[in-house]
Amino acid sequence: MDMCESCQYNMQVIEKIKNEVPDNELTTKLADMFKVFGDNTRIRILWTLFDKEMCVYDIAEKLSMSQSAISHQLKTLRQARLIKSRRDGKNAFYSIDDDHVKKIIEQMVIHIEE
Amino acid sequence: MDMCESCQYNMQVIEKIKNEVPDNELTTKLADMFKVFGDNTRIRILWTLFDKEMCVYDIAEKLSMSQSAISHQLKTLRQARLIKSRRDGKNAFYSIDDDHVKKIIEQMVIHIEE
DNA sequence: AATATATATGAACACATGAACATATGAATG
DNA sequence: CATTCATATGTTCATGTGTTCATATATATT
Repeated sequence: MDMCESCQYNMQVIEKIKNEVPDNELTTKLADMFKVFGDNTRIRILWTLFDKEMCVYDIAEKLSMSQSAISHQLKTLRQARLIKSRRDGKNAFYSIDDDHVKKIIEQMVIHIEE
Repeated sequence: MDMCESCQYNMQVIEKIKNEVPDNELTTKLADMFKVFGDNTRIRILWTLFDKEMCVYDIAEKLSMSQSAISHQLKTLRQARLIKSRRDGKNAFYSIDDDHVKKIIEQMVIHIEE
């Protein structure tokens, strides 16, 4: 059976996932990255940014939260390199920085909904 | 282009992920599930169980941690339905309860390693 | 029944985390 | 350069989390 590009990637990773528990360095990185996704506000911000870039104020309004709370979470997401920002005059526009973000959330949605 | 089964799943989910931020119920469930993966010990336990079931004592020894710490984390993983347990005499054997667990971690490994 | 072994659980503690609030920074505009 | 608007940041506080320690439960063995 032919595999699409995405699944060929998976096969490479499955090789890595065999048998031995990897060193703490990788598992810690993994856990830390999962932690970034492990917050309702951050998930909602990422979802908001799936289809378009947005400025801080608009994200805050859309999610009915304070500008400060959103800004703090944007910082966390940016440090994890999940989103990137660009200044345009007074505004800072944020957008998804990584193609995998959607896939990661997708995979979890699939898990949840079964 | 033909898509494999896994990617057809993804397409269904992408439909869901369009435009609107979903209600808090789904995003909260998502965040809570990510939280379960967001701990180094739990990631290492899951990894340990990828290829075979194991009893509590052996997991603890393999990860060089106390039986109590492992048992507590096993409870968390079991409550999230990521693993299941079976008793055999004095031992409790744990194993992965969900096909998605590996895929979810795979996807994150892919993200980390790029 | 008494004991040994494997696992589970409850309480306590240290630490991490997220939001609110106040304030600072940066950019545009008068 | 003072003001305004948008965003960022530092601090504080309440809450959540993971481990340890002590103890309880469960099963097997004698």
